[in-house]
Amino acid sequence: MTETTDMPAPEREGAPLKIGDVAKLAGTTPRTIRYYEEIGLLPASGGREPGAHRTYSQADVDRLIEVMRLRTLLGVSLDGLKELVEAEDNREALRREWHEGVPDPVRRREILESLDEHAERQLKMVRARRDEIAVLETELLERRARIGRRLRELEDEPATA
Amino acid sequence: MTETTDMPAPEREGAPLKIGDVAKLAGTTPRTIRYYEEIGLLPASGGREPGAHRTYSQADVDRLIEVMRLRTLLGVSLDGLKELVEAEDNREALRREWHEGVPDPVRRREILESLDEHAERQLKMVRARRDEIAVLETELLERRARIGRRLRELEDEPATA
DNA sequence: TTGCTCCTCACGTCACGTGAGGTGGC
DNA sequence: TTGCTCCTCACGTCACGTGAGGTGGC
Repeated sequence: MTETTDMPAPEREGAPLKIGDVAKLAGTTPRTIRYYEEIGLLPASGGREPGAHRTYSQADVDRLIEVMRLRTLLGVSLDGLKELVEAEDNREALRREWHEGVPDPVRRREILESLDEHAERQLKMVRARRDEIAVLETELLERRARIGRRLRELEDEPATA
Repeated sequence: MTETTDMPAPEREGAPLKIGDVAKLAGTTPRTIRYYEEIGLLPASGGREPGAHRTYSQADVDRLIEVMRLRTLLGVSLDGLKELVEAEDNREALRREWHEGVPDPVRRREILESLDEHAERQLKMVRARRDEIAVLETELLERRARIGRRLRELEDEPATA
């Protein structure tokens, strides 16, 4: 009864994923993934024969999830997302360069500062949203407080005048 | 130099607003307002001759702003918005009934409890969003903290080995 | 009278949804 | 071989944008 190794390939580590797997993991549809590829938001999985199946890695899934999360939480358009994706590409390139080991300390500092600016930009957008949400929450809480006071006033009224 | 009474009518209190005024006040376009009316999201300004101008009140503007805010901040579809709008209609009816003065204390309590439930439902949605945003913010803060540590490590390294 | 905004079609667009008809890998 | 998912058109839809051509109130 213990799960052995004969599970569908994509569930194992490192195996290439098909578009349906990616869609399920990212909570979207194959059509959306194809559309994102069509408009250049996602890279066309390289060197694909016409008609052949698209293949993806777990890293592709992570990127897609991240991009979709930014989209829904920050409410940006797909045009805006393209910029975010370019920034993410740039970020990954910097991270890769960093992990390959850069000897020059000047360059090391440059990489870190670029990464920091990227995080700061995203943080600003997130905080703007956070503040808008907070205002709405405060309004709703005040509304409930007023209603609560009214209810308590009712309690204190004589049952019938 | 003091502003007198000869300003455009809509700027004064209580004057009926035209669709362009409403659009400007709500930060949207006339087309959107017409579309919302078309699909029943906004009421057709009552008893309008075919071809005549639509007129709106400040209350209409407030409602539109509220609805659009919920839409963008909670990311609901227009179908979802219809439900929200119905709930808002219900809420306004209850508030009107309340302010007209209901003598029956049982009914008074019912009204307050309905209003409270309405606010609670909206609060739940708002908090779900708030939490998602908060997770994203935390991730970005941690990312910046890691980068900051790396930068400080760089400071402590010998300038050249 | 001149501008401006308004009106109603109606076609365009963005971000996908949804079959139609066919091929390809466990 | 049978299913299942995959593929590519291609048309449909939702939420508006954008003229086209015309009427109406300060």
